[in-house]
Amino acid sequence: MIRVLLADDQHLVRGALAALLSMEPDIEIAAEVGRGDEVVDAVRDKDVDVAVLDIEMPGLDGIAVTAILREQVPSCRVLVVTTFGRPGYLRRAMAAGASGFMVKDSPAERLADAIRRIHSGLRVVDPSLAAESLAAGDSPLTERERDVLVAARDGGTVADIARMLSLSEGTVRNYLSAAISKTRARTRAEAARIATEHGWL
Amino acid sequence: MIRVLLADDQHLVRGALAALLSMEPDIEIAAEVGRGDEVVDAVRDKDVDVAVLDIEMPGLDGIAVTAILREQVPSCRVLVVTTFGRPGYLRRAMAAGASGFMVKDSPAERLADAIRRIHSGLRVVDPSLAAESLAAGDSPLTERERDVLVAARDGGTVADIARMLSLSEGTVRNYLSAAISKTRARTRAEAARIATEHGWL
DNA sequence: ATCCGGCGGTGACACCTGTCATGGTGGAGT
DNA sequence: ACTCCACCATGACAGGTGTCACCGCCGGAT
Repeated sequence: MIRVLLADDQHLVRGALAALLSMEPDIEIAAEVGRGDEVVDAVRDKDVDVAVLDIEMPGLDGIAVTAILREQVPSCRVLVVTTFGRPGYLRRAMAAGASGFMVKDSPAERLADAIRRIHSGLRVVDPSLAAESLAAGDSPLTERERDVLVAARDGGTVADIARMLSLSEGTVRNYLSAAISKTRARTRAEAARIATEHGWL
Repeated sequence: MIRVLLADDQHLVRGALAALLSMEPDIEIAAEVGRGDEVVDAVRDKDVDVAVLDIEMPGLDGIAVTAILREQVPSCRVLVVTTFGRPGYLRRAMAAGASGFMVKDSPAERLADAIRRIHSGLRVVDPSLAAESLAAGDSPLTERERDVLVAARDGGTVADIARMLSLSEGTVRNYLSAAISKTRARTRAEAARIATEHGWL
């Protein structure tokens, strides 16, 4: 029996995935959690073989959880399942040590299959997404440029961002300018949108 | 047997919900679709009792589908199940004729129950969300203000928006100013964010 | 008949933004 | 040591943005 943990903040989706997987004879739901920071303890307590993690979660995001899990419980393999097929997500998930990456609009039958492959030591990656990830390339943004874009995402003014990051307004404008240029956008809002869509934030 | 249709653009989630519901003895999955514009035909063909609709879907959004369904197949009741608990979504869904409204992080056990209640003619609404919906009030935006905010969402300049809507730049600035004022924001980006969070777009 | 509100527009003004030049610091690599 | 680059900052400038006053048109309500 493959012992699986499900981590997804949407209770209904989590329960539905549990129902889907419980129909497989060789898979057993060992644990279900709704927050990223509950995963590691649950994996240890329940002796989990494969952890199925969403990325968008309260507490800790799935990628951070993956990194911690690889370090502290290396026997447990990780499958990241996410709503958004952002190229950067795939890259970061694999870099953090995930064994597989799926988007939520892939066929339902494939989930159990992916879990079996991962459990047997293989890697599972959505092929079309892998191609897109290679084409899109890595994030061109520096850490600070990323910070500024994140702070700009919810629509504050330069002064707000400067206060938020304890920077001078001129510096913020410079970082924004650099980020706009690197994303080939024309406004900060467009830059934030493009960076988000690429999974760079 | 209650004949149910599932409409959700995420294949994996749709399949998982089907698995969840197929465990209920009195519920039968009559159809599954991944696009809004496939719902009405499927409901007619498969003689569906209750349609479970996501809001965010390609083709037609769930609220528009609800309205069409009420008009063309009044015997079929509608349960809207969505990721985002936007107050405006609830209001618009109910106005369009939905019998129920659930967010995807409510407990999984409640879904089958909601379907049964709806099938027996009752209405099902998340209580906490209903309160929030009343508190938030209806959208204060006029149709044009809404259009301009939608066009402004992806970060274009005033000139872009004006071109997109065939308006003068001055007019666009006036609508933006009105929208910013009504949403109590300070920039167009903030206004777009606030309006989106309220489900006004 | 009158009023009201949404729609579309013009023009002006203060202010914010995006860009560029320029400068300094400190860490990483050769 | 030297180069390179990320980081932080200042100042200046053109152009974009948000606000306001004011205009007309139209359709619906009183």
